[in-house]
Amino acid sequence: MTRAPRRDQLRNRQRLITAAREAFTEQGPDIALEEIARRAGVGTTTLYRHFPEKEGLIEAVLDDLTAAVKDSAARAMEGTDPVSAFRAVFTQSCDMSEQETATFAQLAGAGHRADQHAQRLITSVVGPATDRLRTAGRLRAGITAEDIASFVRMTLTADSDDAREKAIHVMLDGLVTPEGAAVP
Amino acid sequence: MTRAPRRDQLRNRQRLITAAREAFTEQGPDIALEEIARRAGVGTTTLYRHFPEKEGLIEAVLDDLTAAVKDSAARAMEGTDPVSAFRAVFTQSCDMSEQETATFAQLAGAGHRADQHAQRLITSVVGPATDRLRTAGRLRAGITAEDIASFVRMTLTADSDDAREKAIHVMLDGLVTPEGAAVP
DNA sequence: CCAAAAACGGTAGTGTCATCACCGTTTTGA
DNA sequence: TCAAAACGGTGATGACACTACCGTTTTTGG
Repeated sequence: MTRAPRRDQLRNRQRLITAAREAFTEQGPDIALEEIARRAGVGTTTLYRHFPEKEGLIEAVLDDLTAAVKDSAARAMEGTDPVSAFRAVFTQSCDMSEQETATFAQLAGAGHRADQHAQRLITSVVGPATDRLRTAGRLRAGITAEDIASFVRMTLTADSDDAREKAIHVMLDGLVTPEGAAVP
Repeated sequence: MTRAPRRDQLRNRQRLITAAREAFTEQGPDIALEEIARRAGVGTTTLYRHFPEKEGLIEAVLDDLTAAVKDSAARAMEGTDPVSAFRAVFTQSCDMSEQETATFAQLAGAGHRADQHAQRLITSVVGPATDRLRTAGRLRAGITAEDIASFVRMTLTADSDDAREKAIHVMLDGLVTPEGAAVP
């Protein structure tokens, strides 16, 4: 029988994630953990108790950044045809708010573990829409949900919003096959 | 009137770049500079004399990695139609040998300066083929050489060769317009 | 309300790394 | 040959991630 987690623990964890998210956004992933603890108003010891490795904190921030997109993706799935749903989910996944995109890309590139974690997160976001598009016979042959996730992550590394926008259009055009095409 | 650069200087510089390239490939960009100097058979002081900042060494390795691709791209431009030339250059740029790709991607993500440098390098590789494709009226509207470079760099961050391969095909399909299409 | 459990937070320390500062020694171009 | 230019070893500095203690505060279950 394990006790319920203490409130201050939960509160501090959330404060740390929020502070880290802001800190990463402003200064990039190389910001010192001590600074993050200060911003969160907790001691460094507490930070390390919650996240024994920096990578863990990065993953938590990645989760946090993804949560909003995940919700809007789920909403975009309701009551629309597979093609529109897919286009919406794909676009929204690539187009988190400007700063979030940069933060996500920076963090996703900050170590193998974070990288794979980001991949899993995005896959969970775009997976359903992708499967539905495939079932409808409108997905380009040989493309998996993991591929789509990989594509989304690629667009996040674009060096400008402009380039990302264009990449999204190019990829969408290549991914959604015209109605009535052959399905292997 | 400046003297000609000394031979040992040039030799050591090349040794450092080669050693760094190998070291980065094996261990990633976080490898210690001392280790790179050891591999190159020079003192750390010499390393710092040539590259006062690690970022500078990374840029030099990036140059080194790009050189080969640049040559083969130039060769691919000769005596072919614009469409084939573009496809070849684009594919080759994305498809440096497996390890090189990983190294390039890692280094390109290792700091703003290196990032921008990589962008410039790739632009110089794909620029001519892109311009030629546009002149032939077969490039998707609104796409610049910088966009293409950005796309290439995106594909380098794919998490698998498989995903990269697919991304290349998807993008090529979206970038090269069918013969006789309208050109804005 | 009241302990015991669980968290907290400050301080000091370790190991790694980039980068600098000297400085005597070797190499090289003119 | 010889001075300029490079070299390379050594020690120092400052960040930073991460650890180890340990006394103090908060919280929870009874």
